[in-house]
Amino acid sequence: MRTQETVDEKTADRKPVAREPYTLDRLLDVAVRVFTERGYDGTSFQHLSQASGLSKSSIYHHIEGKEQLLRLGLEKALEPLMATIAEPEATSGPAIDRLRFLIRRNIEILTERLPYVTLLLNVHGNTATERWALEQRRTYNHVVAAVVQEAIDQGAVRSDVDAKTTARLVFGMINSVREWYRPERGESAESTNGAAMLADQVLSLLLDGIRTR
Amino acid sequence: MRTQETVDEKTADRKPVAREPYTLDRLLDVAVRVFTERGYDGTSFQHLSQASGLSKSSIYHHIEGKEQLLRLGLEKALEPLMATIAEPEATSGPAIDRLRFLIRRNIEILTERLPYVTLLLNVHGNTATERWALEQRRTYNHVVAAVVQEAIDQGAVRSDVDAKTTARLVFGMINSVREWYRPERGESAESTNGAAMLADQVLSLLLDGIRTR
DNA sequence: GTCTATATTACGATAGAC
DNA sequence: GTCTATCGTAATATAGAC
Repeated sequence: MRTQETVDEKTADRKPVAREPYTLDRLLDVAVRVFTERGYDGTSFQHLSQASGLSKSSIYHHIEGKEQLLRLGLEKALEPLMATIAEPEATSGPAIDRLRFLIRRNIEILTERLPYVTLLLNVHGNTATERWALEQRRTYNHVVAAVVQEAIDQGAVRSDVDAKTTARLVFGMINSVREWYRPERGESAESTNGAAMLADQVLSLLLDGIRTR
Repeated sequence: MRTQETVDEKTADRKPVAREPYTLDRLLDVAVRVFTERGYDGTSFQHLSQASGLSKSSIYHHIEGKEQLLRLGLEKALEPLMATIAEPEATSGPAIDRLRFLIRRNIEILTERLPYVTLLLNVHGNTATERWALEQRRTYNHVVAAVVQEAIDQGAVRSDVDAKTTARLVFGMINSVREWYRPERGESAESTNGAAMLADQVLSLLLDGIRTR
């Protein structure tokens, strides 16, 4: 019997390591979590070092600089959001159905990618990367407002509040979910019962209001 | 005729100054505006120096440090908010009326003190001052959620969404106003037509939903 | 009340050993 | 891939002249 500690057969002959080495993706997860907690500007390499267990200089082995971590994090949020407004359910059919789809999909993305979307929504515009993200958000918001306008024109949404204001308030409520929603224990992107129920409730409140009828 | 340039009679005999000297309050206004644009952590004394026209060291004549500016700014937002939940309209009468009052008053404060409330809502909790502000907000939110619960118990608000979630979503929508609302030109704390109309619209959407009936 | 000059520390980033 | 040591700069803050 070997005196060596038990190891996976497939890694038995490899040099044992104290901890799984970092990949860019794993480091990104740690970084975005800290960015979300402390804000991007409030996060230093020392914070990232403490949170990851890596030294400051080791982090540079994986990335070019702090702003790259920000960009990669923002992309993880913007990619599914921008894809949403191009999907068939968002571009054809009655406007109220398209709006329902956009709202539901937005809540899904928010809950599935909470830290990334939170990062996106807290961006200030101090760096070129942040201004790029704000530009993307502006495009997204413009599409949403247009769908609300169509829903008003088709008589499905109230006309006493203008489309832009309604769109801003609707997605303002949705995006505020980031401030308190936390995934249930054991809930992953595959099992999203809590998130689906939340989406139903938000959609219902938005469409019909909080008052009893 | 005097060769001196025309000046207000009441200041004619005073030593003329190139620019009105700063008071703590005026400096605070400038600082909070920059904090709101760049984020507190993203704002350096150099930024404050550029925005105020004062040198970095001159700023220290008025304040003890950057965190004091943050605290004073947060107080300007928290003072009226915390006063609201103690007012008679918030503590007696049908719960739905109290909720209406809280919502309307919150929007009023948000629009009247936009930079200060924005600062408050973007706080991360990195410093002791920020954690104090978060504690105050928690107290406020707790009161609001209790009023929503009473409104549900009294049958005025839907019972299919729990009170805490409803309260969070309602005030999430309200607070999102900070991200796009800008006072109209010439609109001050005394003339708030745009803000009053906005409050009506938000209240109406929240109570009855965006859908036509 | 404001300034220039400077102290001191923290930050983002790099060099080079293992 | 990770580390220690270090660089250059920008940050907060202070000293002292006017």
